[in-house]
Amino acid sequence: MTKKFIVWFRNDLRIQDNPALQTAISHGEVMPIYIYDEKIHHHKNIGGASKWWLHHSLNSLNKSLKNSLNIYVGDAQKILSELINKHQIAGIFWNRRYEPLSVANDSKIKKFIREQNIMCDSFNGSLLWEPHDVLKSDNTPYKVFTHYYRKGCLLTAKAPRLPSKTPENFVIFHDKNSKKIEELKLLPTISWDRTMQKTWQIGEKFAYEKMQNFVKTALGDYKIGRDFPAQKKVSQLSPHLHFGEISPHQIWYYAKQNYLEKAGEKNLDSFLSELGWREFSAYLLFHFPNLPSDNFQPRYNHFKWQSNHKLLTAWQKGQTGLPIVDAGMRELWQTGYMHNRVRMIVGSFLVKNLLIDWREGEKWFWDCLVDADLASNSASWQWVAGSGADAAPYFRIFNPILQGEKFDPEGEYTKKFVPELKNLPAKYLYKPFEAPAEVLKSANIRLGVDYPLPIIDLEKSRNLALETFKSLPKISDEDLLQ
DNA sequence: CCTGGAGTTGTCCTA
DNA sequence: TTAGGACAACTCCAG
Repeated sequence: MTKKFIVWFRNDLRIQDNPALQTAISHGEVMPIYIYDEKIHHHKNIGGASKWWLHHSLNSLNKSLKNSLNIYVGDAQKILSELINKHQIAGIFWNRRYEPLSVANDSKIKKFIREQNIMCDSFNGSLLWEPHDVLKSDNTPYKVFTHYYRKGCLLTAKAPRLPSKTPENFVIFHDKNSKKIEELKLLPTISWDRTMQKTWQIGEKFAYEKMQNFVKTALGDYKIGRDFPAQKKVSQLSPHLHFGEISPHQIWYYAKQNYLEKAGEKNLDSFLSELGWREFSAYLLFHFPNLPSDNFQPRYNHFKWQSNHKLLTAWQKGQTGLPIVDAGMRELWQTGYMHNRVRMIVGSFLVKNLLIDWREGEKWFWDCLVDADLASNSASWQWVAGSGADAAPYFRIFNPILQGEKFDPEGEYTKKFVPELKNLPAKYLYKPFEAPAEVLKSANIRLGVDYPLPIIDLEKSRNLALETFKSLPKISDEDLLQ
């Protein structure tokens, strides 16, 4: 009788380039499982948009596994322990996670399993460089991206492993007592997901095709083009990467091998360094576990954030009266995604114009984004706020009018999500409040009725932010106490 | 231990 | 019209 080996799927919902699966196949019969545990998942419940994605991603994986993905709900250690006894499991394999609580939980489980003389091994499935492998010569972690990436990763560390071969046919064990994906109740009860449905094709196969298509049609103009939200020049691979429908290794080598060099190396390098930023975020969270909750730079603990519910709601719903901001927030709400350039604009607006705590932004994104990722989300919000590692300086405050004019000059992106402004000429698109009455009239816009007046005075709020940031103590009390 | 160069994505003012 | 400097100074990191 062949022995059974569990592959515990987590954020690696794919068959290709999956080291844990590959290992199980080489040992014997494969029992693929997914355990849904709301309590410990990613340190907090996953957001609504992520649940929606997870549902479809699990369905896709299940299909690749001949409808034999075994689903369980509850505490992982308890479930694994029951499965070991019930099905005479000879070994358990998984690909590693890097969030601090997941690391702790996984090592506890690994120890527990090995104590019963069951084989248990973990692998690297989701990072090009594992956080514990990249350190400065004094064995402490990097805090500046360029040094981390250029020196730590590219120069000093080993090159990322090559993607593994696609597994051949293998024997799968299905537990008839496992649950159905539907029983996880990940889909919304009211159907807010119609636009999302139209926007995304979920699963390993589509992720791979999207990557191929991106490299072919967009990578050659990535460095400049990625800043224009109306152009399809970003990869949009982030949700696929988060759930592990594709590995960064696959992307890294595919892009390098298939990039046509007519525009020089700069487009390729620019794209690869975005993968580098994903790595850097995971790295920071690994070494600084409080990143999601605490300011990376403690002097920001003295910042007096405004708690204004009305302003926060206007921002969340895309009703700020600043068209590029509203377009971004509505894109997020409708599609579960927002273009990177616009993420910076809305982030800067929340933190530096509304003076609202970056954690509020982090929370909202967490719930709305299909690519919500603990590391990337908290690292990026801290970056925008200026409180993070290697962050934007406090005086870098995006002007939503200029940003709109510069990066969406025709208004194609903005008008798609703010259709009430579709007849407004480009000259006033990003400042309808400055448009003459007759212009507004012929565009069919009554300000304050069809589209809101700005919820804040840009210049005044900018100056207030500059003063507030300037007044932060140079060295925090916490530092002095240490 | 000391030194010096450098640090994702901007805006505004001035000459 | 456009280009360059100020915005602040600090910390990080390599040599």
